[in-house]
Amino acid sequence: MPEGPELALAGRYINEACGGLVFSGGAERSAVGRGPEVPFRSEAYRLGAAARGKELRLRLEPLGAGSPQALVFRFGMSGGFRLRPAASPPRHAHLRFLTRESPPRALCFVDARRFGSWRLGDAWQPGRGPCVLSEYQAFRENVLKNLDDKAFDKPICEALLNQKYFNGIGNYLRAEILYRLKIPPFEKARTVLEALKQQEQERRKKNSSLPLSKKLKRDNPDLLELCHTVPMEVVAAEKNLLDPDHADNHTAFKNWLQCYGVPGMSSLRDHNGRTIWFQGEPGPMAPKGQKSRKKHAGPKADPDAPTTEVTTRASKRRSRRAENPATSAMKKEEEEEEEAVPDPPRRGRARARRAAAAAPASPKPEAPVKATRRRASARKGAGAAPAV
DNA sequence: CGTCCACGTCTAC
DNA sequence: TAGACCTGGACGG
Repeated sequence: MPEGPELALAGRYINEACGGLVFSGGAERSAVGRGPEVPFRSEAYRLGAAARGKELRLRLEPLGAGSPQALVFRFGMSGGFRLRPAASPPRHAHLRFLTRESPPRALCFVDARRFGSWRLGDAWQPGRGPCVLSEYQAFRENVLKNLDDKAFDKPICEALLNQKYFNGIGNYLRAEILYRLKIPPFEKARTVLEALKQQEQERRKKNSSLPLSKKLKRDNPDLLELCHTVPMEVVAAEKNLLDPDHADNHTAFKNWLQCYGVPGMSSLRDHNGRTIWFQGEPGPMAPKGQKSRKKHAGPKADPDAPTTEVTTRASKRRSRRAENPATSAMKKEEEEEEEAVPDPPRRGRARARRAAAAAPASPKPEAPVKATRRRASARKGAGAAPAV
């Protein structure tokens, strides 16, 4: 679950779970990890982490002599850290740091899809802006001082994924943030942000003549504030357990979502092919010729008797939550498909069909399948060794 | 069994 | 503005 909050939580997890541990040896890399070998070795060292947006920096600090080493990770779609017994590491562990404990444990960078990576050194990726979580003021100023950037010519929902300005915002956060203000996702970014800037200036004037007690309360948070507070909510909601993949966190997270993937909400593909979830009007810059779909309550989540007819209208998980009283959330139903325009320019449909994918059945999922190694047998499947 | 979908970047017609 | 890069879970036949 890697957007800003998950990176922040990973950093906290590492510091809390590993802060008191002593590590030893080198960093063991899997054959297929998307990152370089780590030129570091120490009989006794500590680990410390810090997150910034969608990056996480790990520092390896020798207790005795030796130079420290820093690494900067990106999680891609599926990356994360786990502290596990070294003898039974998770599948897809691509980098491991071993503790000096008697049965040793390993802090593992785990990443099933391998879109994540790491680099040597402590430099953040140039071009990524300040973190929406940990550098709120700098983040806000960076946006408001650069509204002439063509990045803000785009719809607000697309601008929100631009890590030069919104480092840490990802696909679920953009939906949740826009939903809180009911901003149409395809409203032009600059329009939204100029208005916000204007309000800010008016507010400043007034505030200067107000008692301090009135200044402090932000009762109508603007979009940029929500870019900070909404991800902070996720950090708070998932703070439980020192185990990133325990079920409670997942449940808390699903419960927390108000819009992203929630039954009754609408969705569209944006101009980059990413799904944006929203409620209400899509806004003026919405892609043409696309049907905005509404999510029905899924067949799962329906613990009814086998015989019953469907009727599973009501949204499941968000059963309670007295949200959106005003708007007619989901009224008649039936009017699902909700088209927008005919669709003569019916192109772009293609969802990238995997053509390649040689190796119909590679014996070792983790092995560098590389060349056209076709085997007609060897059904590997699960249970494989983690291949580190 | 198969198809579609996924919390993110990258680079190449 | 399409793919490419990957694995795996959900769901359908």
